[in-house]
Amino acid sequence: MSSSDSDDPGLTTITVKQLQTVPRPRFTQASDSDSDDEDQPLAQKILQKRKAAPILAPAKQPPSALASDSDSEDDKPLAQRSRPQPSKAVPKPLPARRASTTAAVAAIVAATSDSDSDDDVPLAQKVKAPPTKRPAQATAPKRKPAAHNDSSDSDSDVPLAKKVKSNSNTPAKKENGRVVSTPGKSTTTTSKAKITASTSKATATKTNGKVKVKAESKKSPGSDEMDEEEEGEEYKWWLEQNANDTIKWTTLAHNGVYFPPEYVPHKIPLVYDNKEIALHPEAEEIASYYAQMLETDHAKNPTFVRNFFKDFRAILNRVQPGHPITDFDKCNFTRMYDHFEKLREIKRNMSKEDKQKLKDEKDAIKSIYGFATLDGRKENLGNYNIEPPGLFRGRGDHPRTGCYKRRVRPEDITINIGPKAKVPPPPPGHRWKNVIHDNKVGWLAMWRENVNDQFKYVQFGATSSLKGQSDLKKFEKARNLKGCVDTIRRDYMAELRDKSMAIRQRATALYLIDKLALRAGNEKGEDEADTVGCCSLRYEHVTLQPPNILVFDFLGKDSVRYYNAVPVDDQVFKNIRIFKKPPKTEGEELFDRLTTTGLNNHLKSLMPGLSAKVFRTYNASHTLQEELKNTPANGTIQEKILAYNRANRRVAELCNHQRAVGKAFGTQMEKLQDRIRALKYQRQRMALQLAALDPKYKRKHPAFYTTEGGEEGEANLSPEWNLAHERDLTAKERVRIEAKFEKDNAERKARKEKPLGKADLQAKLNEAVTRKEKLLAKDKLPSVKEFPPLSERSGNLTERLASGIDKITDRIKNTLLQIEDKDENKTIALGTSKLNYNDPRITIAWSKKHGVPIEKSFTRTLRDKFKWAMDVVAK
DNA sequence: GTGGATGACTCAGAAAGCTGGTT
DNA sequence: AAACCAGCTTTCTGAGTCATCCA
Repeated sequence: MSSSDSDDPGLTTITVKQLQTVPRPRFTQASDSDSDDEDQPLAQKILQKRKAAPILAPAKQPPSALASDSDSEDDKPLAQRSRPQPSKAVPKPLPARRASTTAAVAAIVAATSDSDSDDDVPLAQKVKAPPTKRPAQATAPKRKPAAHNDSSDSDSDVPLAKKVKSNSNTPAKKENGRVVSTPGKSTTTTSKAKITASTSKATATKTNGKVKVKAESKKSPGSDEMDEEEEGEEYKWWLEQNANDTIKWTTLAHNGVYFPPEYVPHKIPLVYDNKEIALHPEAEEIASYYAQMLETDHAKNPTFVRNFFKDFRAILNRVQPGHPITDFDKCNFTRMYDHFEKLREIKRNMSKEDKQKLKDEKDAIKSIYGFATLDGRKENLGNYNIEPPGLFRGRGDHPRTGCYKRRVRPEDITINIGPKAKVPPPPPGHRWKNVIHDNKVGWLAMWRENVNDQFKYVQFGATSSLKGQSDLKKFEKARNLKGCVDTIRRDYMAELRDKSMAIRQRATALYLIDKLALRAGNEKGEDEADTVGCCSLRYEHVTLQPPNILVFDFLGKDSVRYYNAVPVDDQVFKNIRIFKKPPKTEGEELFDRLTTTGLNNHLKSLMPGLSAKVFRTYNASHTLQEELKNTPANGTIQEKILAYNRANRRVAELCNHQRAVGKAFGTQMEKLQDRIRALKYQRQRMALQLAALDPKYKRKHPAFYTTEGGEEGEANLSPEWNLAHERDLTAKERVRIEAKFEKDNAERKARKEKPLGKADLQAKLNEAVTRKEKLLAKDKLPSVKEFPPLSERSGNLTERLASGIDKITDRIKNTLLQIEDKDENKTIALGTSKLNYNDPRITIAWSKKHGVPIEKSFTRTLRDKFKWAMDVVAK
């Protein structure tokens, strides 16, 4: 790697505009002074140690796939062993049917009869209709709130925490310094004053940008209208200097949010104690949510069932007093399940036209609700659909999993919009909870979900300038960290021996965050799943393995297991031993003197804007960059992509990004293995044939003639398998011949010709399969001469066979590689790191350098999201 | 200055949906 | 050539992080 500068697009601290003159990374300069591999980021080192063999081996030989994996582990030092099956602690739910989908299908099925009537209405209009059309919604909502909160029946639409605030009837008031106007009035005098003040400030900074592309100047700056469609020049926000990022917008207009369709009762009874019980629609709805999940792991989770049943009963008690349902085990949901299964089936088998229609409708909805106008530019939103009701699918052993997640109504929703923009009308008969004009936040609508009282937002999408800016900021911060990480590391290494326990803990935690890319680890409540990050690690999560190995085993975010045995600095090892000293015991915090706030406050003093998560971004991006240096400069595109994916995988491993092993993984793998066997069998037959023609060949390629040649040779071929395979081939051949015969005859019939008789078919079969079949019936393989893979007529048979064998050998190699790749990817999810941690500029620069089209590494959406990076690297 | 509550945003894996190659 | 399916992409929403406010 000679061209040092171009190798380093991602992690050097520079401003965007200076990009052409990339200074040498600071940490490489530092390398002279420091001992051994001090200059390498810790995470990098550990990764190399963990996975040393495959990645760093200079040899270009194809890794001997499966052989290397399991058996050889024992002689590796502990730290190099791959993690033992990092199984998820949580059972994976099977594909679940979603309420909204099936309801939609039901609606379609129901509507098919009268659907013709409004065919001439333009789509967009049709789409707007639903809110108006919904009969149930026009009247005041009858449905009572979440059953899990028994006390909330009375005024349930107001989340408890907010009640005090929102009860006020004053036309406009300040909430936390935020301007608020009551629904109905879109602007108020107070808010106007406030907004204009901030507006002028913001426009001042923006106009400095100057580079701002035409689109902006086309319209009057204050216009909040949504009508202008500017597809022309796009807005390159990254060319502007962005002084103020606390102001998120100066004008903001949007059409509000889209509500899921109302529940359509199906009137299928619940079978309770073998008797049918007709359910009130409200009870039926929640029962249906459960029924649809019957075949998932959720439905087998006791907490889930308990929570669901409690909420189900609460609703029953209210709407259907005197019902007999008391025992979950006597409930039989299968009839409902079957019903939804049927709907799914119908949806699957929908005609192409109907599917298209559905899609068009969805697109039309998106065209209305999927975009907002931000400072005069149309930008797309992330989520504009209000979450449909259902059962809360908490992950891991979330104590509230299975609770009824209530339908969100306009009365729950706060709209945030520009003061001059038209407030989107709530569905008829409804009102928004609130309308505010807060330009310091980026959301357009907000509500609180009833199960955990959490905030939910409608926000701009990942491709928007707003998100793009903060993305760029994030990666710039990681670059900044690169500039001072050496100092920070020296600091915390020294502090590992500090007299103060608090400082010692802080340094130790920071060491782990830096080295292992752990998350910060905030405290969590009783009513959440028990998962931890660095600061919240407990006694039992780390065990000591002298002399210096720490074994981590805990559930992290999303209850994903983190298991890792790592050699650490001696002082770190000592410290952990101290932190675990009795009387401390299981259940107690390892870092009892440390909080994430404390840690982050300290980090702020080391570098502006620094927080724990920045280390994760930095180490991930840096790992990517380093691993990409293993790209074979003269390799094919395919090989380079492989190298890229491998680097990507290293990052995912570092960050412990996991995924569930697919249901079909085992069978898919077996299929691939079979494919290899079939190829090897074919190769062996050809080799035998060739040996008969050219005895020298056998001496040159002994591996093809034995079952003991390892992966290269014909290992894992057995007489039994060969026989079964040959039978399979023969049976397929027979079917093929018979099918062709039928087809030919059908054609003849169509042409009014005389069809061929049975004798013709028999003759064909005799020629191709009958003899083989007879042999196989006697457990004998057909002799090689009866397996001529190549026509004798076409040239020199010896040569043809030899080249045919070579081709098969290549295919075997490729399949082997495919297996290896698949196996390595079994539990690793690459997407998250690509989307959130890898500085896109690294990938883009790599693409350019190696002549790999960017489409190979970035999908359409990724390219959209990272437009800023593509533009910047291009220069 | 500490510690808890609040709020807004990023990050996360599962599931749905799509696509393109195979049979 | 329709049906299938595996792998990839997108959508969905739950689960984190972290700044800020306030007592």
